[in-house]
Amino acid sequence: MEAALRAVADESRRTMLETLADGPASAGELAALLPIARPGVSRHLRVLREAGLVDVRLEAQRRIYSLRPDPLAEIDAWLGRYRALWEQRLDALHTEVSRGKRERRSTG
Amino acid sequence: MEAALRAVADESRRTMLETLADGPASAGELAALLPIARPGVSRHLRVLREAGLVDVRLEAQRRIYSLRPDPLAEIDAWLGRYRALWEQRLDALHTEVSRGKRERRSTG
DNA sequence: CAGTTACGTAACCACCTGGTTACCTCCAAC
DNA sequence: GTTGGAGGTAACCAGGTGGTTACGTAACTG
Repeated sequence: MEAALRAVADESRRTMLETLADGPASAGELAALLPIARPGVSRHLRVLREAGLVDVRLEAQRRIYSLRPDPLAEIDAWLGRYRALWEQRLDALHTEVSRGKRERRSTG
Repeated sequence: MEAALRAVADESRRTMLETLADGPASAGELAALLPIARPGVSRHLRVLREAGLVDVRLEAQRRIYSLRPDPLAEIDAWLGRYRALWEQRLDALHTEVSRGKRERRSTG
């Protein structure tokens, strides 16, 4: 999870993940989103790969990247230890509207 | 949120936060948890302060730190964009389990 | 007032990061 | 087999990070 946290701490990489959340994309498509040169993009993608946040598959000479949310789920689980701390504060504002419309399987 | 993500990407700082989740603690108490010297701890605390993750109050010559979960809630909100991606996977897993997993397949 | 405790800051150093340009391989098209 | 497009790697560099030792400062203690 350490690697995933470091990975998503970078805004360029978060931009990539956000795009990949809408579906797979090639390295070139991801590069087009960013104001940096291709080798920089390549290295960002490597960081995401090594953090387990993306999967690659080859399609002719293109690399198609897709999101792998598992490490994000780990971060979410880590946040779980603190969730009560801000939820009790939110509860003061609006009782139940915020987050848990789907029931929590960890609690139920 | 960027600052908070960078802050929690460090294991020492996560250890501090974990301790503070149980209640306020002095800088010295937090330093005792870590294998590094006090000035290093001081700087970690500064990072946490600047990320808005902790509050300080003075008590005689002690600095009492307490957790401020708001930036963690921001991270949680950011994760919300991706939550469905792993929850649907968990849903599938649950379905398969409740169906009685007649087939064994890789869980990773 | 001098001494101790608690904790921060300053200066320094090694390593990591994130950008660049130059170069390489791989695949498709001709 | 040569060309061109896609994309990764190598080498390099500036700036950030995280540790250290040395020092400064505020508050309690004698």
